[in-house]
Amino acid sequence: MFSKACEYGIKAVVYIAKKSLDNKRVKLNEVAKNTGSPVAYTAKILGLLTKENIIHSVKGPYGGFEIDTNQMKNISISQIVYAIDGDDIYNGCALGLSSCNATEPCPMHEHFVKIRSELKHMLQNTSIYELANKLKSGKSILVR
Amino acid sequence: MFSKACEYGIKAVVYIAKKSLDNKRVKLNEVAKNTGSPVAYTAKILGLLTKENIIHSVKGPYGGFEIDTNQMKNISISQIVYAIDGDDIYNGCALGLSSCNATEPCPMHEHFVKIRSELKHMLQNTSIYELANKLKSGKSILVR
DNA sequence: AATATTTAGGACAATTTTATCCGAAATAGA
DNA sequence: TCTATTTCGGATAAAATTGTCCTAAATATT
Repeated sequence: MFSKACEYGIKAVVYIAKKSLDNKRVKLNEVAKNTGSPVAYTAKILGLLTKENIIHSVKGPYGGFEIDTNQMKNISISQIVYAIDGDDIYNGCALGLSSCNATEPCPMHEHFVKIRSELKHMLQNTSIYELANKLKSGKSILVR
Repeated sequence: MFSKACEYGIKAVVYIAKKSLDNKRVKLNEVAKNTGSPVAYTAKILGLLTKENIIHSVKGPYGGFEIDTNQMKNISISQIVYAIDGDDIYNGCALGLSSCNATEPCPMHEHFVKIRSELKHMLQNTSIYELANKLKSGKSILVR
C-alpha cells in the first residue's frame, strides 16, 4: 500500500510527535531505534519531511527533531503520504491507465473510486496528534 | 496499490475473458497489444496465471489463452491479486509491523482494517465476468 | 577559538521489481 | 515426418527502491 519510505516516515513522525507532547526533542538515532527503521535511510526521510515543514529540526548538541504541538492537530497522515509517495494513491488508476475517469473508465474504475475516496478521507481525517496520543497512552505500538 | 505485474495480470485476464465470451482464443502478442503491456513480461505473468488455473493455455498453431466461460463468473479479481501480489494487501500492517492486530495494534490499525475489509470485499465480489462484459459493451477501456 | 554533537546532503551499494532474450517443448497442418 | 506456430522457462539486463557511508555545516558548551 505505502512504500517502505512512507511507512518509516509515518512511524518517525508519530514517534517525534509523541515526544514533542512531552516537550522532548529527539535525535535521529532514537527515532530509528524506536521505529525499527534503518538509521541512514530514516535520516533521508526526516530530511525530506523537514524541508516540507512537517517536522522541525535543530542541528548541534541538544538538537534533534520536534513538532510544534499547536500545529500537530492540523497535520494529517495524508500530508506525510503525499510528501513521500506523491498522489498516486489518491489519483492513480487501479490498472495503471495514464488517464482513467468516469467518461473513459478502466473496468475497475467505478468500484475503485469508492474505496479510494474512503481511504483518502481516512488519511485526511487522521491527525498526527491522534496517533501520538494512542502511542503515549500505550494503546498502540510502533515496533515489533 | 497493486504491483505493475498485477495490473498487467488483471488487464490480461479481463481481455482474455472478453474474447472467450466470443469463443475466441487469444495469443500472447494480442494480449500485450490490447492491454498496453510489455510482451515478454506479460508472458511471465500469463504463465503464472496458467499454473494457478485462472486461465487456460494451448500451445502450438491456433493456440493461445482462454478462460472457461462457465468458470468466469466464479473468478474474482481477488484471486488474481492474490496469485500475483500475495496477501499483503489483505493482511499486511499499514506501517509494516511484522504482526499487528487488535490487541497489539499499530497506531493506524483501527482505521486501516476498516478500509481494508472494504477493499477485500470489493475485490472478492468483482468477477472477471462482470469486467469482461463492461469491456465488451464498450463501457470501459484497457489501454490509454 | 576549540571541541563535541547533531542534522544535511551527496555518492555509492544492495536488493527488488520490471523487462528482455533465447532456446526448448508442444502441437497443428502439410 | 517436417515445418511453422505458439507457449514455457531459465538466464540476463535495466530500472527503481531501499539502504549505507562519509564529509560538510551548524551550534552548544567550555
